[in-house]
This record gives sequence, structure tokens and C-alpha cells, in this order.
Amino acid sequence: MISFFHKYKSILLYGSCLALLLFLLRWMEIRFLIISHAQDIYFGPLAVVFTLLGIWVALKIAKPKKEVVVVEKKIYIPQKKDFVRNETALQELNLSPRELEVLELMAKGYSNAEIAENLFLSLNTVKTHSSKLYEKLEVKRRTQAVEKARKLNIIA
Amino acid sequence: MISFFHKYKSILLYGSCLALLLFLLRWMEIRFLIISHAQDIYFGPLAVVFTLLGIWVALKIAKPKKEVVVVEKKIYIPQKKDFVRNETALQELNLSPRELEVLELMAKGYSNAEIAENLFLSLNTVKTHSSKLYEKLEVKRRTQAVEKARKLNIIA
DNA sequence: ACAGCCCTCATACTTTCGGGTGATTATACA
DNA sequence: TGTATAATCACCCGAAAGTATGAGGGCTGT
Repeated sequence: MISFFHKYKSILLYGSCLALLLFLLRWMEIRFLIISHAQDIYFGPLAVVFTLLGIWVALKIAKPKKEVVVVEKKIYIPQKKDFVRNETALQELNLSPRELEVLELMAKGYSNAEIAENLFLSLNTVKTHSSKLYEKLEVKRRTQAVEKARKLNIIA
Repeated sequence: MISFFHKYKSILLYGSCLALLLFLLRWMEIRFLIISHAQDIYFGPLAVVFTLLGIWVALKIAKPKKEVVVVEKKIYIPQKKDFVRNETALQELNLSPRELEVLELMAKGYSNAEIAENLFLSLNTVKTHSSKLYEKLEVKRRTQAVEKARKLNIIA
């Protein structure tokens, strides 16, 4: 019995409202009809009430139409190990500023072409820089260069 | 002037509807008032019309139904002096043992040939492993693979 | 027994990397 | 003013890395 009431709550509510409004209407009718044919007076409120009612009903009905898109985004919390560049090692290596820039992008996994694009250089220039880099770091490959630079705390 | 009309289109439409209804009402009034005080006859249709109007308005207003919920899932990566492998990330990547071995040597700056020598494999096999590795890590180059693996704490 | 994965290796091909050499320009330093 | 260094770029060539495809053997779970 209770569940029945719960289930048709909205309908019962709607019905009650209608009944109430009918009653109000009757009352107004009696009040105004005697005086004159001023029926337009309660036409306004009536329209507003039913419009609002319609809005309410629509919102109730349209509720489950909400589409929820859940996007899971994984965030890898960066290690906040305050990286302190080993300036001493950097000076000893005698890297030029440009070479250091190239090194940093290398460590990020950029290809030479990407580095060139990023620093507004030609591919050849990047190659030259990287070659000098390997010389100064005394390595043969870029992966080794990155490894060594990391060990020496030259890059993060 | 046109933009004004466009801007308040809804309001004008609503107003027009009201006017039309008023007119209809008048007409019905004349027709029925003579016969009797049967005002309740057109109360029903009136209520229905305005309720529908309200529903329509509500649907128009409640247009943005789509709701995008972005859930940011944070993954805590422990930072310790002694390297602790992130087994979770490792499992998610679904790397095979052999691939992991190759990855580790890669990170040390080994060339494919050196890796092959070290693991007693042919160069081609190492290439196969590394290719699969890049697929699983969703990278294109070995430097990127090393970078990503380091970020995920898969390798030291 | 069969599907699915891993490991191994091969061939052929493309792309990227790295070495070597040389050239120009700008800047700084002696 | 000459010299050194950094930065820029070019060309060539070989090495290394990476792609695509196929193939055979081993292990596992259904």
C-alpha cells in the first residue's frame, strides 16, 4: 500500500494540484463572475501555473536522460625530488648552452628531427651538436649520453 | 533589428501563443457563455495546453543534457633512494620477462648488438623484442621507451 | 587437440643515427 | 687584427635502429 503510494506519487500529486486549482477557479469564478465578466484576470495566473507545472514535469521526466561520460585520466605524480643540477660536472664537461638544450630534449626521447623542429634548427645542425655532445660525454650512442648525463645529475 | 527578433524569438513566440489562446478563449466564451456557465469545459484543454507548453519550454532550456565527468585517477609512485619496481604498472603493460630484460639493457645504453651478445640472442631476436616493447609501451623510439619506463618506475 | 602466447630467428626494406669533412657567420678575446 | 670558439648548415656514407612478415618450437589452459 505504501509502495503503491510511493510509485504513483507524481500522479497523485498532479491530480491533487489539478483538484486544488479547480477549487480555486470555482472560488474565483464566484467572486468575479458576479461583478463582471473579468475572466481574463485569472487567465494569466492560470497560464503561469500550468506552464510551471509543465516545466516541473518535464524536468522530472527528462532527468534520466542525462548522459554521464566518465573519462579516466591517469596522472603520474612527478617525483618531487628537488633536482639540483650538478654545476661542477657540467662545467667540467664544458658543454655549450646549445648542446645542453639538445641533450635535454634527447633525454625526453625526442628524435633529431623533432629536436630540430623544437629549437628551430636544421637536422644537420642537431646532428653536429649531438656529435660534439657524444665526444664531450665520451659516449657512442644517445642512450648512453642520456644515461651518463642522468648519472652525473646534469639532467633531471 | 533582425538580431533583436532573433534574440527574443522565444519570448515573442510565447507572447504570440498567449495572444492566440486569449483569442480562442474569447471565442469559446462567446459561444458557451450564452448557453450556460460551462467554463469548466475549456478549463481542461487549457490546462493541457499550458502544461505541454511548459514541457516544451523545459526541454528547450534543459538542452545541455550531456554531462562529462572527468575522473582523475592518481597513481602514487613511491620515491625512494633504493629503487622499488612498480609492479602494478609492470603488470598493466604486460611485458614478457624477456622483453623486460631487453628494456633494462636498453636503459643502460646498450646497442641492440650488445644486448644480443649479453643475452645470447641473435640481433634479429633483439629487434623483435624491442619492437614488441615499443608497441606495449606505446612509444616509437628506444629513448622514449627508456624515458617512459623510468617514469613508470619499471626500471631503475 | 587446439588456441594463444612466448621465444627464437630470418629476410628484406626504410628510417634514423652518427662520423667525417668543410663552410660561413658572429662574437669574444688577446 | 688575428685567433679561438660557438653556432649554423651542407653533403656523403656507413652503422644502427626500427618495420613488416613469416616460420618453427615450447608451454599452458580449455
